[in-house]
Amino acid sequence: MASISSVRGFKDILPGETPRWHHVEERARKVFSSFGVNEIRIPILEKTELFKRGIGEATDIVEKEMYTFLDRGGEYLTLRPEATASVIRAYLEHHLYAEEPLSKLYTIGPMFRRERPQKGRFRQFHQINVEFLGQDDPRIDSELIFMLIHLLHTVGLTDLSLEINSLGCPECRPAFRKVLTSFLEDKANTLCEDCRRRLSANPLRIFDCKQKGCQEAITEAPCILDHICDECGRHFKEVQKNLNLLNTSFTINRKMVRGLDYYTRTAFEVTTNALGAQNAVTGGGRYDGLTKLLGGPDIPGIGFAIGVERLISLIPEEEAATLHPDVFLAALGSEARDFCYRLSNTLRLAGLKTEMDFSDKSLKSQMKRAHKLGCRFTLIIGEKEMKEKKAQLRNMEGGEQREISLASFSDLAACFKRLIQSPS
RNA sequence: GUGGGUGUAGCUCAGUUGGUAAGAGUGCCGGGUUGUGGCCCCGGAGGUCGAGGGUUCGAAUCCCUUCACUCACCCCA
Repeated sequence: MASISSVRGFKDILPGETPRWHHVEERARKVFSSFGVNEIRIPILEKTELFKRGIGEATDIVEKEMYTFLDRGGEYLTLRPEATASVIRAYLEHHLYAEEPLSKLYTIGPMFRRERPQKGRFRQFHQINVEFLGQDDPRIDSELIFMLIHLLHTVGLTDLSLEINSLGCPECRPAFRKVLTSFLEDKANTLCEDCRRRLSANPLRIFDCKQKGCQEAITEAPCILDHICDECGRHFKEVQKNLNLLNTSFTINRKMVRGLDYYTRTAFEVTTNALGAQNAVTGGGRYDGLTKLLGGPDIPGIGFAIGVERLISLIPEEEAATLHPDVFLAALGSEARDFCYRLSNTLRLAGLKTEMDFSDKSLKSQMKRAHKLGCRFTLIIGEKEMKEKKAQLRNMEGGEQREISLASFSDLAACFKRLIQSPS
């Protein structure tokens, strides 16, 4: 029988990697609690309609990357390709906007997009999502970005660059779009095939294209920053002022546009050069029209998504500590093994990380095992020790060994706790 | 969806113009110490050379097909 492998683009997170995941998630939760951001847990499956409306019918995600299927009830369901639409859905469905003027929410979990996998891109990947809903004060934007940068520093990242831009609003973007389209139409023959298609579908996206001809066409193209309305311009200036106030350095990337339809005004991205072609660790922006689009009242919002796999691949090795057992019990003879079997599980109840070997192996091989596991102490109990109610306690770091009395289990647990806490 | 690269031991890889080369290192198990880890030495287990077909007296090696992995494009976290 051929063995079954995992689904393409779906990765196992192995025991050697989970400490890094814990590290990231724990730090994130701690930072969020300082900033008053509360966790919300949302389903992985939603009605397909939610993403079609929320993300945009014409986006690549909706057009060709969603895992969608027909449920037995005759309804189309989709494995979520992103979290924001779901969070907004929950926010509206449970009327959270009626409870507080500002809801600060985070969620951590898997997303699904059926893309071709490559470095830093998977079909199931994980995101840390944060959404601030209820207000459009530019101080909200800057605080969210400030928190994001703080979080990235906290998990150990350096050498990041923050880029921001403003994408305008429904008042000013359509006008800019016309200006841009008419400018690019003259250069259509220098654009790549994809961008010629974008010309009518979503001309802003041409800014993202890496093709030479398109890049050249874009360098002289009008910038959205020069065409946003006064209100958007003031908002963007305030965001910058506040970032400076919070000592958060940034660069303005006049060509940054984001791929999802719902973004308005502030857009931002954090990139690194250590990730290959998929260099965005995190990205986000304001989406003031989204709640209305999803059938709710008109409530402004802003959020970001961190790619956890990409983030973890950037964490320095030493940040992810591995867990070594405190003590290994090496038993010789069946009587000693029974004794150690009871003792090991008693010590564990007392909170000591304890290991032993059940097979009838030589002391030498048990010692090797203890060493391999990185145990700090080994307690050696053989037939002789059982008779004399004593045991050999060996410190695996220095190798010194002494005899201790096999008193009650609780005494032993207390003894080990003292030893473990003492500096080596 | 499109292109490039790679598939040999658990892992990292070597295999000379097709001709006793199925190999190394590492890891695993055991021994050198009848009850003591690390360093060293010795031994052992482990592979239908991704799969299928073809050429040939003979294929890990050449050809075709297929699958997987990987990188890049598209797009995004």
